[in-house]
Order: sequence, then structure tokens, then C-alpha cells
Amino acid sequence: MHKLTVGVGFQPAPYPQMLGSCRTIGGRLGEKGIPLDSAFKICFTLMQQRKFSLFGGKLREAVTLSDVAREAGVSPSTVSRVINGTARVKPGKREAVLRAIERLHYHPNILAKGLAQGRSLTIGVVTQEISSPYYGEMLKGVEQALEKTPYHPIFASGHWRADQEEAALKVLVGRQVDALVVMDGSVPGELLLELVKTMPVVVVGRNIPGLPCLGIDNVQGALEGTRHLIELGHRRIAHIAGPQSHPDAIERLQGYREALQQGGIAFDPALVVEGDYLEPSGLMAVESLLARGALFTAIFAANDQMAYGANVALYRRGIRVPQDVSLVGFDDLPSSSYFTPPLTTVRQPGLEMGWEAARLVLALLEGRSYTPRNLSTRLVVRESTALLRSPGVRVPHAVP
Amino acid sequence: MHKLTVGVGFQPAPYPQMLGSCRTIGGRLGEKGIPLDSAFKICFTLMQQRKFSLFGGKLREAVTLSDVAREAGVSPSTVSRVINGTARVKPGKREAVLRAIERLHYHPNILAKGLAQGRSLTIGVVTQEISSPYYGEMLKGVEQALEKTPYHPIFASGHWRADQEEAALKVLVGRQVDALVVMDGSVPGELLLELVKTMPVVVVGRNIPGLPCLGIDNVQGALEGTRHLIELGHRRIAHIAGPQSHPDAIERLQGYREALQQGGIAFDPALVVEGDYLEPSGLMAVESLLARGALFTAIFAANDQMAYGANVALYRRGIRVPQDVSLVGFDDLPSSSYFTPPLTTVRQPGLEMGWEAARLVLALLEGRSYTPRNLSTRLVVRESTALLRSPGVRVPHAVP
DNA sequence: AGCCGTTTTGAAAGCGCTTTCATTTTTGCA
DNA sequence: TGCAAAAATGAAAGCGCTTTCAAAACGGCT
Repeated sequence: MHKLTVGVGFQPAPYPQMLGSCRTIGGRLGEKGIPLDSAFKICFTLMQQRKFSLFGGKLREAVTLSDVAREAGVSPSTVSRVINGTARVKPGKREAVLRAIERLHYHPNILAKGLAQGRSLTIGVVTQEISSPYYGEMLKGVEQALEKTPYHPIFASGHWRADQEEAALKVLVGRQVDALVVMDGSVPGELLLELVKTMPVVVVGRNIPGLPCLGIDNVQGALEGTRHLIELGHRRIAHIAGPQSHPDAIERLQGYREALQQGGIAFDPALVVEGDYLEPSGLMAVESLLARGALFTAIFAANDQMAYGANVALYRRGIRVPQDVSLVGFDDLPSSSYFTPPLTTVRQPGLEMGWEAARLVLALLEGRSYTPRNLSTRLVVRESTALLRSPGVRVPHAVP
Repeated sequence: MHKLTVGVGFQPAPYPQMLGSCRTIGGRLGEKGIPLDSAFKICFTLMQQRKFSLFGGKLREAVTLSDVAREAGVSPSTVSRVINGTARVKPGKREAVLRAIERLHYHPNILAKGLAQGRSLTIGVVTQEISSPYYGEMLKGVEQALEKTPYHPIFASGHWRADQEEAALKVLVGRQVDALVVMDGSVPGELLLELVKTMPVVVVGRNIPGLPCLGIDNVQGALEGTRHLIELGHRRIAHIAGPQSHPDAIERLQGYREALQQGGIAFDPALVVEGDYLEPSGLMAVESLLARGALFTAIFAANDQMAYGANVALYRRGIRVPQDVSLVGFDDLPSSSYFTPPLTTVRQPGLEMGWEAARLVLALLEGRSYTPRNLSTRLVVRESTALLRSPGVRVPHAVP
């Protein structure tokens, strides 16, 4: 075991700009005659571990708080105090510290800070699918709310499966998040109740007794959406339901039924098809309705994505929306107002929900209390719904 | 300054379940007669700092690696070795350690690990807008690729503005990410070249000499999209361009022009309108084309979202797609196949791009080399394009 | 039994920052 | 001018983990 000096001067593929900026560094190696590429590996590993960084063209050690302290001629404690404003520091020294920070391009190591303070300044967010436009809006809300705070969100997806959701939670907790925001999902409430003993947990879109929950009234929303159709004269209204394993889907179905009841319309199970909240299932739902000869003049879908799918199915058959069949969605995704025809839908304020959830979490973290704004659904009437043309007349589409 | 004992037994708003699980703990306080709520705050703060956690109904210290070591009757080093598999450990002790971990419900503190190892096991991803369906796909790809690895992505958005993008980069670097994936954007290349001296950086959707880039051929894609229209007999093809500050938008415009040239069609600047990649701008673009009496039988939009907007504008005017005007987009967002009419578009493999970017980053982190799969665009012909009905005839829509 | 080369282990020194506690300096006032 | 109180500072002990280095245990020989 000797201390050897490794000269690095070659150029590995993806790092052409490294050429010329590496210089001879000391490394501990097991033997002489190290092949060049392993020498590079050592160099690279050191860099990665932040033992060194290439800066201004030459290799130097990463700058730490003590470096700043030395440079400014004060103790590390003082530097810490200046940075965090946790105690008064004489203006003179403060200036010196700030100048040193500037000069050395110092950036605090947030991991070290986290370790010392026992918190990570990170908030875990569990969504079902990060690429879904619905969660996209919520995440954007979270991101915005956290923007000016020292906290940063980190995401993990549950893919609408309780086990994966649980895994996502585990990952986030393992990453030492300071708090959790759980969006929808079907993970057992007990698990969350267990978690909340350790850190603040806010639930969005579900109601779990004992936890701060932020939800909309799905029953009411679905009721309004369906009522809108009834008011337009529709009586045979199909419902494309969400997966009945999800509470919100159940509630929306319930709202649909209540509206029917209020409108004096008998509930017909044959007009309800269960989907999975994704576009294809909306398409399939309409196909299956048509296939079994169901008669309807309007569709209320439990979310916009399924409404999109339904619309395609209708389009394929030459059934026009809204002239022949009216269509109502739920969510009001950003793209729904640019759908053709622009979709009438029950607006769910995704962005605001994300925002409020984040604000609430922040408040809990700081021990403040916070009453989130009321988040209610709102019917947005666009162009996918129309008065029933000839009330009482049978649906205008042929059954195959 | 006395050591006092604080009894906590009341119930602050959002934590009903805390009632009964708090018990008397020791805390250091400045004075006697502490009001109950500040007592709670202390308790809460301690919990947050993981000094304690409520577990099994009673307060206990958070379990650390040394606890496991003690429980298993070995040294911390050995526990570490068992957990990380970094060295051989006698089967007997290994078992003991594993049992102790099990028994104590031990979870390693990833922050401490990160600090000690000089890395965070975190990969920073800069997108333009987290809620955009296009980035959603890429993020999903990144998430998937990182799933079985110890790494986890963290996101920050640049909102299509160089300054915010730079801020996003700063945030991520400040969070000690081990590597960066930068998606599109317009942050100066030099900044990234500076960053790559510190950590691996992979760029998606842009080409910056000196950096590993993962991009598609925008020129070729746009060329194919436009050519498709030409092959259908269209000669007056409008283009809704992306923001010309973005390289990809420029390239797509170029592809459009090349296709025209190859088709022997003169380029008409009056048929090009610049948008901002969002739906409203697509709508505006068509409005403005119509307003100034431009004649066209087809539209090639630089992305799907603008195509959506264009489609609405056409729909409003009673101009039918594809009977009156053909429409081609770019991206192939998940929702485009459920658009009405299903959108013909140039597919950009968002998910794969995210995936490959993440794989590449992993390879760089591990010092391996990796050649990403070739990511090319592909024209997806759906139902928004059709043969020009009466070639040579003027556009079928009235100019207001 | 004694010796040597492996394997296994544990002690201890960090990683970069915070925070307590004691010490030094400054200030206000007699 | 001197003294007590207040303000400012620094030394040092962690935070929970890794990793080096040296010591201990082991196994196979002679």
C-alpha cells in the first residue's frame, strides 16, 4: 500500500471538457502501474464525493463552512449564525463573513444541515401517477406554495395500487421527509395514522378521520354535473364510474344517483359502467353501452379522461356531441377547455388543492394553525352539453 | 435555567390521535409555569427533530445504527457492513444484526449516509413545467428508470424562462444532487458546462456541444409531419411555430420549410404564426390567420397543445377537421389519441427520453459507459388529416 | 504447541453543519 | 473609573453514518 500520484490527462467519452481541467492529484492506490482508466475512475469518484471539485479550471477542495470561517477570521459558529440569522453578530464580522462567502462561492451543504438539525427541509408527496394531468396540477400547486420556503417537495407515485403506494410512502419516509402529503389513493388509513405519530401528514382527496384532510365534496360535484343534464331535459343519463375501490369514485356514483332521485328518475344499473379513470376505459364503456343496446341521451363521466375516451367512441360512431349526446366530465383538466367540443365538466381545483395542502403542511411544521380555504367544485358549462332535442324521443343513434 | 418536567396531555387541533400517546417528557425550559401550548410546541419540536418519535403508543428515542449495534452485541461498523454488504461478516453476527434491525424497526438515516459518503443518492431534474403533459411523460420515464436503484429524482421547474431555470438549477445543486438532467430550456450552455465540472449532467431536447445530449431530430420530425400534408395534396400549409427563443421551435420551423422546399412549394411567411407552446396561443394563431385572410387548407403545429388550441378555433368557426382543414401536431401527448378527431402528430417518445436520460445519468455516476437507444420521431397518422378535397381550389372557409 | 497468512472485528476519526455553554467583550450606569 | 449586566464570540460536542486502520480471531501448517 503506497501513496502514489496519478496523472490524469486523457479524455473519457462523455466529459470532453474535463480535458485540461484535470491536473495531477494524489490518490491512494493498491499498486503501481495503474491503468489510465482506473486512474480516471478514482479522480472521478473523488469529485463525485465532493472531496474535490473542478473549479476555475483547477482542482480544489470543496468549500465548507470552516473554510469561510478561516477566510473571514471568525469561528464556524459565527458563520453559521450569520447564514441563518440565529443570533446577533457584530456588523463588522457579519460583513467579513458575507464577503468571504462571496469570495469562496460558498454554498451550504444541506445534507449536513439536515443531519445536524434533524430535519431534511423536504416534503414528501405521494401521487398516483406523476404524468397524469390531474396530479400534474396538484403538484404544480405544491411546488408553487413551497417556492419561497426553505422546503422542497419530493414525489413518489402509487400507480393506483395500495401496495405501490405503501412502497412510495416507505421511500419518502426513508428519505427523511419532514412531512407528507398523500393524494387520493387507497392505502389503509391505519398506516397513515401510524405515520402521523412521527410527522405531519395531510391527506388530499380522501377523508380519513383523525387526519387533516383536504377534499372536495364529490357527492355534491357529481350531483351538480348530473343535475345540469337533467335540467337540459335528459332523462336517460349514463354514468361512466371510476374504479369502485376508490372512495371518490364511489362518492361520485352516489352523487349521480342522488341527482337522479331528486329529478324523479329511476336509477338504471344498466346505464352505469365502471372504468379506471383512464381514457381507454371511457371508450370501452361507451362501446359496451352501445353494444348491449343501452339507450341514453347523455353521459356523465366520473372524470375528464374517461369523458375524452367516451367522446372518441361516440365520434367513431358518428354520434355527435352535443347534438346527439351530451357529455359531462369531472375534474376540468387544463386541456378540457381546449377539447372539441370544449368539455362541460365539474371543476375540481387541482392547483388550489395542491397549494392548500402544502400551506397546511407548512403550518403544521411550524406549529402554526391554518385553516385552508374552502375548496369546492364548480360546474363549468362549455359546449359538450345541449338541450335534449326532442324530449321523450328515443336516442338518435342506431344500436348495432 | 432549570430542568423542568413538562406534562403534555392536551389536544391541539390537527393531532387528535396524539392525545393519550404523549407522556411526560423532560425538556429544558427557561422558566416555570410554562403555558400548555408552548409545552406542546417543545414536545412537537423534539419529535420533529427525530429526537423522539411516538411509537407503539409511547415516546421513545429514534433508533439509530448504534442502537442496532448494541442490541445485536456488535460494533456499529459491523452493522454498517451488514446493511451495505461492503465486507464479509460472519453468518452468526449477520443474523444477529438482521434480527436486531427487525426488532427495532430500524431505518437508516439517508441524510447521515449521504453526508458520510459525500453523495445524496438524489438526481436533480429540471423541467419547464411539471404539470405539462409533455414533461409529465418524461418525468414518468425518469421515475421508472430510477425505480430499482438507490437514487431518487427531485424536480424543479424553469417555467420556460432562463432566469427561473437557473434558479431551479441552483436549488437542485444546493440540495446536493449527485447529477442533473436538464430538459429543454434556454439556460446558457456555459452554465451547464460549468456545472458538469462538478457532477454528471445530461441534457434532453437540446444539443450543447461538450455535454451528453439526448435529443430527437426536430428538423426531421417537422419535415415528416409537413410532408405528410403535402402528400395529401395540401399546398397552402400554415405553421404554428413555437417560441423562437427555443432551439427546438426553430428546428421545427426549419423542418417545415425544408419539406415545403422539397415539395416545390414557396415559403409564405404570412402562413407562419409564432405561439408559446400552450393551447391558447394555438387558438390565437388560427384566429389571427383567419383575421388577416390567410388562405390555408392544412396546419402544422409545432406541438400538440397548440394544435388543440387551433382545433378549437376552427371548431368555433364551423371549419371541420379534417374535412375542411387538416391538422398535424408534434409530441403525441397521451391525450392526443383521444382527441376528437384523434390527432395526427409527430410522436416524440417522451417516456423513453426520460428513461434513457436517467439510465445515462446512472451510467455516468457509476463510471460505466452507456449508449442510449436511438430516439427518433415517428409520424402517427390518425384522423385529423385527410386528402385535400378539391386540389387547387381555394380554402373552404369564409374570411370574415 | 507455535507460527503465519487470512478473515473478522471494533475503535476512532471524520462528513459539514448546528447548538450549547462558557468565556470574552462591550455597554450602561453609578 | 469601576462594576454588573448584556451582547458577542468561540470551543467543543454532537447529528447518524462510513471507512480506515489496527488489533483480534481463526485456520492450516509444520
